[in-house]
Amino acid sequence: MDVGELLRTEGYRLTPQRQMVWNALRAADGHLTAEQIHDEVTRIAPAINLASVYRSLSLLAQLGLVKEVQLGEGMGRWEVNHPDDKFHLVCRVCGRVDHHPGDLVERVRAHLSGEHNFSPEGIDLVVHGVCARCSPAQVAD
Amino acid sequence: MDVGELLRTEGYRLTPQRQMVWNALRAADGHLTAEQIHDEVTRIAPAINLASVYRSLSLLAQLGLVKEVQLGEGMGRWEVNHPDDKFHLVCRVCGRVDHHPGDLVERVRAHLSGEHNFSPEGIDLVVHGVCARCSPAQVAD
DNA sequence: GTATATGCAAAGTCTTTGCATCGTT
DNA sequence: AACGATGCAAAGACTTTGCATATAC
Repeated sequence: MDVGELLRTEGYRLTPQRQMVWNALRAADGHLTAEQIHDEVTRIAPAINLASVYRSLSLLAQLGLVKEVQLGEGMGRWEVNHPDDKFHLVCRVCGRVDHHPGDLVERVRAHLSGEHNFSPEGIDLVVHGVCARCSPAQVAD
Repeated sequence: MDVGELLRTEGYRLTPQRQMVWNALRAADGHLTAEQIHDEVTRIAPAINLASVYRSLSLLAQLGLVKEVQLGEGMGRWEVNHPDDKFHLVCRVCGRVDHHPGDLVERVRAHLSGEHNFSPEGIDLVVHGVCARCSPAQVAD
């Protein structure tokens, strides 16, 4: 995927800021707050303004390249918009966020369009709980 | 459910403000922003402070009576915490939010605890799309 | 060269908090 | 009387916006 080309096709410009926000998100494989993206980018390049990070994220979202996920109270995170809907497992103990690759989201989609006359466009499934490595049964490993 | 009794059991007091926040949420059957709850309460009673609404909601949430759901960007809503997990259908067109009563959430839970060593504690499933009454196929009703 | 994007700072929105006062037990 | 809760206003966190300058094309 060439971001620059896509941007230009839509009449936008490829700036270093946009490139770096995009790169940071891809490198991290998701789950970053706007602030974390800003830190990550600034760690590499001289300086980039937080406002520009927000603007870049909005634009990339509008182009369908990234999306924001609400993992809970004050947990707005940004990630690369993978075509195959995954869902999120948020561990209450270690705070880790994992993508779950199953077909659950697909099944939800099928269930809804089939029976209920609701046309699903976006499905957000967030599960809070305790992950395997933080679960008591696993402590003795 | 007697809120007053539960509050007192836990060492808190039943104040008119708390009572009215609780009543407003029950009457609306959910999906209210803090501001909407405030408006609703103030419409009936002389005056209640927004800060008190937030404090009441936090307390009720702590007691497990209500919970906050993130329906998307800037859409934090409060609702009565029903024991049976429902999920939310948010219509992009009319903005209506419906509870979906199916067993999908239960199935997600079973799926996760069975196969994946992740102990789910809370499952938030939010579906954005177009509801039956806003769907093109239904316009000719 | 020109229109777009950035940086900076200010404003906006939503939520929380400190503190004096009020009300319940 | 004592402790907790409220109201008010100020502060906080996060995000957006106006405007002058810089830059991609």
